[in-house]
Amino acid sequence: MAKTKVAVSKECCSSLLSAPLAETDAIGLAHAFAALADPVRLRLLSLVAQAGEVCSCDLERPLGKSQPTISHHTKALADAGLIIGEKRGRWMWWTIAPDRIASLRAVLA
Amino acid sequence: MAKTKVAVSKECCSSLLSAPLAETDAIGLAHAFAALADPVRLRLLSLVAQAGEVCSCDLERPLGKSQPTISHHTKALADAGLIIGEKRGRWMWWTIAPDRIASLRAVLA
DNA sequence: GCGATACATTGGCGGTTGTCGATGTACAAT
DNA sequence: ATTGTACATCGACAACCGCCAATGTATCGC
Repeated sequence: MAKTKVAVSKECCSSLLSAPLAETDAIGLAHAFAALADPVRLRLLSLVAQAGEVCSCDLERPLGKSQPTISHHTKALADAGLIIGEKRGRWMWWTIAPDRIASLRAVLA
Repeated sequence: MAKTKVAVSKECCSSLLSAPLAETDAIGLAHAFAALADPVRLRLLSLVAQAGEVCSCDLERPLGKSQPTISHHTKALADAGLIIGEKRGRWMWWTIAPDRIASLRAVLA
């Protein structure tokens, strides 16, 4: 606990390469990139982006992982602000967070 | 071992969001993002980018880490292809690999 | 109510990672 | 040759991560 929400804070600095990076910002950015540092989460992100909107039950099959593992990865991506979840009935629907991804992309500018 | 060079292979797919991601590519990309998933390495990358060229000895002080730890992180970034090292005399000089960083940025497009 | 479904959480297991002290290697100056 | 410097490697430790079985929680249909 007490760690899951750190990465969601707004990234202050537009680019790594054009300005010195403060320790605090580095920690937040590291958490965000850590969310991308797993092949299952990258493919999950790709699947969600392709479909526009996907429920968790439709992720187990193509990713070849158990239901708790899928839940673990969706939570990691959601905590990092990369996907957004909305519960409708029994299903959890996931969409990508394009502005968040764009801000990460800007860091590599 | 036998893992350090995996991430250096050329990334095939331009964007995560516009095409389905194959497992093999996901593994390579995950390694690359893992190199960015550490606050010390992000600040190290920022320092190298700012200075254009830095030797390892000038990294210990601003990063506040021991010499073996700096060496560990420079190796991680170099293995991921994000920085390039050149030994001149006793010093190891580091520069960023802009095209490699650009290819990572393109994945988030 | 009851059972079934979709998802979250817990607990535990191996594997990985960040860190530093100690040690090794390469180079340069004297 | 000897000494000092810059960096790499090794060994060990604590912390973290991905994974799954088991269990818990919420929702729907009957």
